[in-house]
Amino acid sequence: MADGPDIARVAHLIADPARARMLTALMAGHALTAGELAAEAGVTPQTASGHIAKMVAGGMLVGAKQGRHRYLRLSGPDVADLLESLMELVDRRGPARTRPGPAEPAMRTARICYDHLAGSAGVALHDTLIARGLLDAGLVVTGPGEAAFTDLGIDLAALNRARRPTCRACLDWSERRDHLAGGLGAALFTAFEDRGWIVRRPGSRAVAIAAPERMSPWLGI
Amino acid sequence: MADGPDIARVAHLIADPARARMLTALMAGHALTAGELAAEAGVTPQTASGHIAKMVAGGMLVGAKQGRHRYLRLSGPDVADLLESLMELVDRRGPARTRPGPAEPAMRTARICYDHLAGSAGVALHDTLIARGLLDAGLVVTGPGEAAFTDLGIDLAALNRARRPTCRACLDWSERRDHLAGGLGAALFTAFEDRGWIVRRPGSRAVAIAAPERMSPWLGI
DNA sequence: GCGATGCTTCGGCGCGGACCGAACCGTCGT
DNA sequence: ACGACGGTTCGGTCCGCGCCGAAGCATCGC
Repeated sequence: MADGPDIARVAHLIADPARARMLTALMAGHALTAGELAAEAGVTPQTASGHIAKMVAGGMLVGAKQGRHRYLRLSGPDVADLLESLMELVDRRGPARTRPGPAEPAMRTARICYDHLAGSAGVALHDTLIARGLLDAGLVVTGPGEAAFTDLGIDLAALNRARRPTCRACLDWSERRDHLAGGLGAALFTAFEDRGWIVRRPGSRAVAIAAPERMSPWLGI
Repeated sequence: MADGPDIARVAHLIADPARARMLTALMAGHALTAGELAAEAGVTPQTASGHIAKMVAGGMLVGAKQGRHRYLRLSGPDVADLLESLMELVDRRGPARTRPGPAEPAMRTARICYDHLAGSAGVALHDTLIARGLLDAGLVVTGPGEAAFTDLGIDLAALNRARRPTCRACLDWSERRDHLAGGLGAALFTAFEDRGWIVRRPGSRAVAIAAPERMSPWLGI
């Protein structure tokens, strides 16, 4: 038999507080060095090194050596999805969970979820795309949508060829409503970021709207 | 700070092999007694009792006392979703994973994933619903779909009012293609089961097609 | 009432693993 | 060449927790 324990092995990798802190830090989508991960987790570099080795062996992290640094990132969107589901479940059922509330208002308005926009801005983007008819109710790209996304420099054909679904709804952690994930979600995020319309706050998953007048047609505000 | 360790707490519940076996057993959608879970996990009743207490406290399981038995089930579809994501990730990246192969052929053709149909039959259902135009490509119920589902005694309005998404694509574990989850996926499964067209194999997640001639319009075979 | 059955609590054993200090290896700067 | 710095490996300590045997409560059947 033994059909089970593999999922336990993966869960075990997330089950340690230090490793969990590293993984949530990597949810910001940036690669981090081993030392930064150690600081993020609040452990010494030796300890962090052991944790990292385990997560790489388990296929959750991939590392790239660059000079004397070693940059690490989540191995793919599926890992990020798993972590997001976990956060969602914790948020809904967590017993003594400290409500995010206004504690981190920046995280409520706009945050990055691995590689796409989340928070209330993410929900606004999702709703506006549908309201403007760029996506239909089932998150399928429409004719006008095709034109608008191509105009942003997004290669829809390439997205459709990829294994990753182009459009995926992702239930938002703070807003408890859908926002847009998937390949298109990621492509839109990088398009906005490349143009400087939104910028990441360093050392956090929060995102700032740098050019509200340019973003307004996309967020409906 | 301390933003992390909550997800570690939940992951820790899945990280133990015995608990993981219990959870996968409950993925069949049936409530099981504490003793059955102990047998499924391969541990003594006392040990199982401790595990169960932890998982109930953690909000993953809910229990209902009935006479001298205690029936336990997953606390909701979100827990099942989390477990399914975990299995998917394990399957894709798992190192020494024993391929399911023809070992359990019944599990390949039709199996239940918490409360809806999966396996190749689940994929066939998904594809046929779209091919017959009951769902569009974005998994939105069409006019003909509304009629057909209502004909099966499914209350679409109620599904749409529910918090749970009506249609959700779930990447299949064995087929690696989408099948239909969400409220409609669950409703279709119970409709087919109530009519006796499909039956669950006792003690397994496998499902048998009892009335192929009735299921054929739904599976396209 | 009685014993049988299902489940839980308690106590104690033993393994796994998280952690750090110290030492070691590579790479970058000067 | 040398030292500084990032990262890893090695040993040893210690706590957590998974496990079971035995005993304690409930509920069912007779």
